[in-house]
Amino acid sequence: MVDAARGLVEKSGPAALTMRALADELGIKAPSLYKHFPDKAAVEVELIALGLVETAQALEAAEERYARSPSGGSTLLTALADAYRADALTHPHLYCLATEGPLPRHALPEGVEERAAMPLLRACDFDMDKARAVWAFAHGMVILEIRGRFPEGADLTAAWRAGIEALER
Amino acid sequence: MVDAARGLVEKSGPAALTMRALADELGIKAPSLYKHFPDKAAVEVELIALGLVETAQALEAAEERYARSPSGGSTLLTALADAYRADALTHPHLYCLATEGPLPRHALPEGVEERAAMPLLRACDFDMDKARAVWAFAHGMVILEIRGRFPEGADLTAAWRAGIEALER
DNA sequence: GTCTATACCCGGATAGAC
DNA sequence: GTCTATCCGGGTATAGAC
Repeated sequence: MVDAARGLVEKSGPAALTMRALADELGIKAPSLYKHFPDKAAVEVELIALGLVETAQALEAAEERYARSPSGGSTLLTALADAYRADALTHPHLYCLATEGPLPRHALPEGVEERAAMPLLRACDFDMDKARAVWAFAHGMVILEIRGRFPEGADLTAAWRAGIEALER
Repeated sequence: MVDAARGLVEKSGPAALTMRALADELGIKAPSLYKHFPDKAAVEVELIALGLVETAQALEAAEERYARSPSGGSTLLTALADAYRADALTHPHLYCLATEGPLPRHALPEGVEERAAMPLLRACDFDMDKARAVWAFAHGMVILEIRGRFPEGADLTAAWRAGIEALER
């Protein structure tokens, strides 16, 4: 059920997530959905949570990979940045749904937000200012890329490198 | 006319900009608007252009102020960052309208996009990677702040400082 | 849990008179 | 350039039968 909603969002963007469309996807009628969710917001909350968890998993995996083999020349922060970018770009619409708009913090499963933040905090030795700066940079890069804001043919990989290298110190 | 639209957006967000609401604001009926604009998208384009120009002006002003008195201890990039943040936060909804969603580049007045980018490019000596990294950082900080994504009571000024100082080198 | 039927609201946009 | 009258589509959500 949430899977279908996720599919809709990923395929056609957050705006395509309507109760009718979701019902169609499931082969049922829209009113039936209200036996499973109180309202549409509840569906969105599920998706936002899902997006956060996936981000967390992507970062945790990168962390672990790096711990096993602190790969040549690269740094942990770079590994996290690469993972963040790759994850976001594999489902840009879900990323937008989960990161744009204010967080429904009270409705989210306990600890998801923190879990998604932990890998970066660890990589920054809990220097909060640094962590927030890196986070803002990464989110900015991703969102500007997704929205097609950078000029045609800009070398974004180089920009990522420049940013992370600078912020690393 | 565009002023009224801007007022609507700033007061209640981009979603509040409807042809009916805009007409109300002007004391006319909705259909009359179509004598002035072909459709709603045209109104939005005007607002996006307006937002970009204002950003450009804010940055240019900061640039000039700095040129006149290269203020004690601070740097040009810091001055631009401060101006960017202040400008965005004085009309957050307009900022979102202008920076979220893909740019209607073809419909925009010639050169606006470039003009908004120039101060930063100059400050970065046209090191494009650096400029893009700074841009992403600044946009990320602003949008995360507007959306209430940072934890309650986070010291964002410190995060700005940390980011800009690092990216400056 | 599913259906049909429907209420309700709101949006963009057009036709045609004045 | 403004109006009235409308069309049309789309959304969320509820009532009540099966």
